[in-house]
Amino acid sequence: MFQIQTLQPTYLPPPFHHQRHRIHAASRPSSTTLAVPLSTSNKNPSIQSLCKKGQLKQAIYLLTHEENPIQHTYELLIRSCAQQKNLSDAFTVHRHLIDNGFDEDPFLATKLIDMYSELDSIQHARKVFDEITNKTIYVWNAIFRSLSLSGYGEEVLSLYRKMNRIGMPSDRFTYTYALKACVVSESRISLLCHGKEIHAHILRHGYEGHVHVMTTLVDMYAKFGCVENASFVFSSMPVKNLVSWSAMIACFSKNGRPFEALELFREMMLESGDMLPNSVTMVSVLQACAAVSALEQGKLIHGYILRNGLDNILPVMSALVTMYARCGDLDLGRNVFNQMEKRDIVSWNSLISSYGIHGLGSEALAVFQEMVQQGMSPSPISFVSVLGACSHSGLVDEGKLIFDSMVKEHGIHPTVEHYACMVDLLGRANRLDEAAKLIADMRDEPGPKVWGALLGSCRIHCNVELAERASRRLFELEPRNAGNYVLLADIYAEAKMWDEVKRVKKLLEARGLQKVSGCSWIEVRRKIYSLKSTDELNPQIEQIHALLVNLSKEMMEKGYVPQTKVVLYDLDAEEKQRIVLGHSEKLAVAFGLINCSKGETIRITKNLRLCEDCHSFTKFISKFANREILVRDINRFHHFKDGECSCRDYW
DNA sequence: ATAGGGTTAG
Repeated sequence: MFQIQTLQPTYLPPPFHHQRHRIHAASRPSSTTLAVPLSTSNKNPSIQSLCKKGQLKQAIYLLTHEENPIQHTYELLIRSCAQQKNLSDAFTVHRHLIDNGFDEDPFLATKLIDMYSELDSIQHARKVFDEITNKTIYVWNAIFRSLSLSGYGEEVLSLYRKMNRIGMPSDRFTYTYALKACVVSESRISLLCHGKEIHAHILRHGYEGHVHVMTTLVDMYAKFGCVENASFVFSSMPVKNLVSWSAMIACFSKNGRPFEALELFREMMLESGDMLPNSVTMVSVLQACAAVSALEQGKLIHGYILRNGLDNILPVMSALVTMYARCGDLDLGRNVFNQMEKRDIVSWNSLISSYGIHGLGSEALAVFQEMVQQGMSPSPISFVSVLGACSHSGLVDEGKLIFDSMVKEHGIHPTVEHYACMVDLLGRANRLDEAAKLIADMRDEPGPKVWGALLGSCRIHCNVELAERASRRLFELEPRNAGNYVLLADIYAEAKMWDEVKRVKKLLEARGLQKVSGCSWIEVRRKIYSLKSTDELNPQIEQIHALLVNLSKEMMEKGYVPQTKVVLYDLDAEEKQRIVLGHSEKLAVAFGLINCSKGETIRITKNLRLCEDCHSFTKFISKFANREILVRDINRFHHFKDGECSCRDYW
């Protein structure tokens, strides 16, 4: 897997004109240095100044005429080669250094390792490391750093074990690099157990108070999704700084726990007045606001960003665009995008997917075209965004054209994720056979995302046969994802195959899994209220239920028919009606009607896909109560107005 | 003697 290559002969520098004796730097007679004091002091500054000016070739020319190059000269040249990204010059300097007896200089070895690493030539870095006998801790750490940056996590860990075996003590840097190595590995096996082992070493050697080491540890657990471990380490830290807090906030944000991210941010602002959040902190906080649709909180953060001059930082601005769009305010997101002085691919992708989740497929396509016209090369994520947008708006032919253009026009090979988008696009449009054929024709192994997209489409169009095929694969690939079992049970329930429903439910129980319960939430005056169908905590719950019962009665007179096929129990019609009326989204609608002022759009977010009954119920309400209602489900937005929904019943 | 580290957008 990891191979060390020797120097490529084509890159080898030509032989030197003046072959010199190999003299060890330390054993060089001092008289030699004294004999040419002028030449040394004249030439060294000039090599130095040439390096500074970026005139590497001239500097190397001077080097070949240099009588007594010193360590510092090589240091400057090495740095210059790295900056100029010039590998063949790097070889020249390296060779020269060896010929002058500096090949056992550990200081220069670390510099060489760093240089080769920056030149994307990890094999040569490794060769320097292997060949130096005097491996100081700096040399070890340098190769760890380089290997980690190139993604060779396992190689780092194997060297780390070797280092421990030979009794070379680690220092604080070793620990941070070794921890990083656990999360950068390209192989699919989890190196979490190694991370835990290093955690133990850190404690054993008394680094539990070291803020850098401990923050890296928090981040290591965060990257593995071990939120509890990360949180435990974080709270055990005697000293925390802004980076530690930011790492923990990012941990909550990235692992689907946005409320805790926001809570920790609040705590940070309260506890430590001297710590001012920076752009990195802001990005994680904005993601959390986006996840929970905390529009008002997001606006406050936006204000902070403007006041503190963070509004020229691209990651912050892209996160703002996404935050506004995901909080339901596409226009504010567009404004932020328009005001950006510079845009990178991520900014464009943010805008494209913003249009996508609002169901504005043609607009997303237009932005994509505009971006390409401006000379910006689309990234793989651009295609995920634009294909997703096509999917939500049913733009099947447009999506297929884009998919074909990936390789043909942009040289980007579709990944499993892109196939998942296409399966979703075709499947939603009830072209399930085409979707199945696309999967069959895939060169890579279709992963859970692809089969999941197919199963989701089978749910929409109630295709039992294909659903069974998809779920069989899914149960193998991700046996612990409860959502797949529920989808299959839904499909059986709709087909009234009650025995099969029972069988799937038993399977779910046998594996110790639970259906994710529906939850909806709504922001009222900067506070977020979440509602669950089983929730008796809301003080207004009786008022809410009463309102819903009345509304449904009145609406049924006007033609609303409860869609009870989503209920997974074989119950009588009335019981089923009672169950669907308790869905969390309807509770949130009622809560919004009670607590939001007239004319204000009611904005609701929920953790699952909108069920058909809630969809038709909310359409009715929007007309009946003359209210605009904006609902974000797990996939997209539904904008209800005058009895219609922006998704045109295609979701 | 010298040198090096942790959090970030779709």
